[in-house]
Amino acid sequence: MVAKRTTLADVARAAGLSPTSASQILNGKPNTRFSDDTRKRVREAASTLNYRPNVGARALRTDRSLTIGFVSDVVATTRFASGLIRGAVEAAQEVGHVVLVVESGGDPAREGEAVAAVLDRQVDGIVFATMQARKIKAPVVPEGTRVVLLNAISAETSRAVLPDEEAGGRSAVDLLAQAGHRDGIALIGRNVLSEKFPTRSATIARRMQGITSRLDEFGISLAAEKASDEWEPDDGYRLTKELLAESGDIRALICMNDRLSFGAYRACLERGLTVGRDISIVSFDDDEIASYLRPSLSTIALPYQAMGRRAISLLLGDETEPGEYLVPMPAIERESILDLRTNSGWV
Amino acid sequence: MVAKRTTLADVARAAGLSPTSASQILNGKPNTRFSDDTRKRVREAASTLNYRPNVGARALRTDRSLTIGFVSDVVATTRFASGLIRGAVEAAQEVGHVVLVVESGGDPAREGEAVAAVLDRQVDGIVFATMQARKIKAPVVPEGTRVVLLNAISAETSRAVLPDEEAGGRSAVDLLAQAGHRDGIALIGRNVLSEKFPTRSATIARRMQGITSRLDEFGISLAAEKASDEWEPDDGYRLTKELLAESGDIRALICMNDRLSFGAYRACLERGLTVGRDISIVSFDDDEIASYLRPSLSTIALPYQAMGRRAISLLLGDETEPGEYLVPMPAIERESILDLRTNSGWV
DNA sequence: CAACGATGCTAAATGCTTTTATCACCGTCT
DNA sequence: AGACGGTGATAAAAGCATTTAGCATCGTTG
Repeated sequence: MVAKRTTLADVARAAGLSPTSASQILNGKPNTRFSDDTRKRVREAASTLNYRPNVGARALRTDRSLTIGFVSDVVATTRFASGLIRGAVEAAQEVGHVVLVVESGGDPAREGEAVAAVLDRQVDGIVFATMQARKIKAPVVPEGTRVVLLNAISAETSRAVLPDEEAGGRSAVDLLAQAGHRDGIALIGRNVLSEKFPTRSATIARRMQGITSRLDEFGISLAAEKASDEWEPDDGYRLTKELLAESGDIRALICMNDRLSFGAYRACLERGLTVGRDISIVSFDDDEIASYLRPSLSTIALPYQAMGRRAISLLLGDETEPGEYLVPMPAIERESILDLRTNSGWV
Repeated sequence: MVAKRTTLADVARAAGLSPTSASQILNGKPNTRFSDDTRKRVREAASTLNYRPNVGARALRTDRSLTIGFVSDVVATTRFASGLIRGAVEAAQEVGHVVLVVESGGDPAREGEAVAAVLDRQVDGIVFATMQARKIKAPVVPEGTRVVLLNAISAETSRAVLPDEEAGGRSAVDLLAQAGHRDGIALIGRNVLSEKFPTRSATIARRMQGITSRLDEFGISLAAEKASDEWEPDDGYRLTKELLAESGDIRALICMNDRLSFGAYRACLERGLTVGRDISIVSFDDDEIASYLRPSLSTIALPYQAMGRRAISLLLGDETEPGEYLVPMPAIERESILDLRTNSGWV
């Protein structure tokens, strides 16, 4: 025989009261008058019986389910962007909420289905996340539904959480400049397509913008630039290899992401160049591999977890201003940058 | 003015019927008698009004919420094991369910809270996942709650989904044997602690067992063995470096995971050994880095996604036999193994 | 023609909680 | 004595869907 869950009625009975009273007391309803003794009795009954309200029943009445829908396109559960979910789950739990995770596979039909599925469960709000920060058509939801875009932007007015890529781009340059780099700086992975089309990436253009404007401020001009629309390790290898063959005195590389850097390490090595001593590398993302490489890779992190948290605080908080909410990209200083002034590089 | 959701009553009204009838028709209740015309009218009304049942209200009556609780210890949302969630979410959605993701941080108190939180939402069952396949004290849940352990085992009788590590261990050896390796095989990362204590790892001993028994069957004895309780890249580097310095003719490495392999690559390189030509490496996990390495790493994959799927099919299906449900570990053949018979290695 | 069995449908209860409106009682004031 | 205000509580409805038990109506059968 399965023990049934304690209900509010059980508590009321145990305390010799009506469910109404029990409800009002447990919820701390203002403007009610109960004797201290009564209040105490109810609370004690609730605690001994281990009462927990049925969230579904409550939601039926109050329209608040303490539940948030997290709907992502392809792969927010992918290792790349799983920090988004992680941050959201953590932040939600801290304020007594719970997260319903749904994936649409990027397919608009399934997206509609996903949205409906969470709405059916009376969620208090929906976070729409994409893995590649992209411009999306915000899914249609009933008027009045709270929505936050995570790692995505849309044409419709709404709130969107994004990494502060422009500042991140500037930070990357700062890391190099701080270490005394002024000449012989090359850029690996300039991405013309993505810079043009926000449906591919909402952020790459800004990263680029941050880099170039900061370089300008320092009066630095790039010694070389290698373009690529793909950013896999092999691309980094190929581009860096070409670069080192063509250009004379390259002292530092700005790689557009860590996977490119991974390939760049190999190309440098083959050429007899030790990263962190003969050549500096700064990069973006703080991917898993960044800490595995030797020397470990200095990189501007994509703050996925913080972004996930921010999306929740935005969804549940009272900042209702539509627009972009930027999350800083921390500079992770490791060992891949040679300090030209002290000349203390990697050993 | 916010448009209210369509309710069953709305549908009934539109079809000129009672909610009772509408419910029975839409749910295809057997042993009811309605005219074809009536059925049609209800279905049409439901579809034009875009009716979707309120899952909470329904759960109140039926105790089925089409929702599954996924509670994990520290980090099932971590990139390492995020495949577990991904598989679960996918499989759940395919059968019309949705997944509630909660984390306990490994703290027993928070674990209780996490379980309660999903129970409050009347989930149809709970998946308990851990990142490191470990032996755990299965959390207490009310009798009658369906539970599946994912990547974990416990003393209590219940169902547990695990990777088939023993077969995986055998596969690793097979990959080497197939390529003609018989001598000069070394093992990197033997883990004495974890083999002894299932609270640290439920699976490492089995992986080891698979490796040794298969080696035995081939009559192969290990040329060397390096132990370590940590399996990070630096450990792989250090162990391999030592190994190569000490032992004479090492032709193949079995690394206990891909991060060790990563370090091993570096050690080989430094020693002037080209992986896939001068020395073979086989490994475990199929981590992100396995495909980035050059030559790419042949490895026995941890089938996280398939395991997540399996947990759901177990939770919702009717295999109620307690015990372990093993998921095969696919051998991912890449380029890190030299075929001694054709001598066609990596170029 | 009365009884009966199909046929087609519905009222009301149920699940659990919150909310609104109201009630009984007591003491005090005029 | 009657009105009044305060105190401490509750009945009933509402929120949405499902389930149980039963009600009309109609054609058939003996």
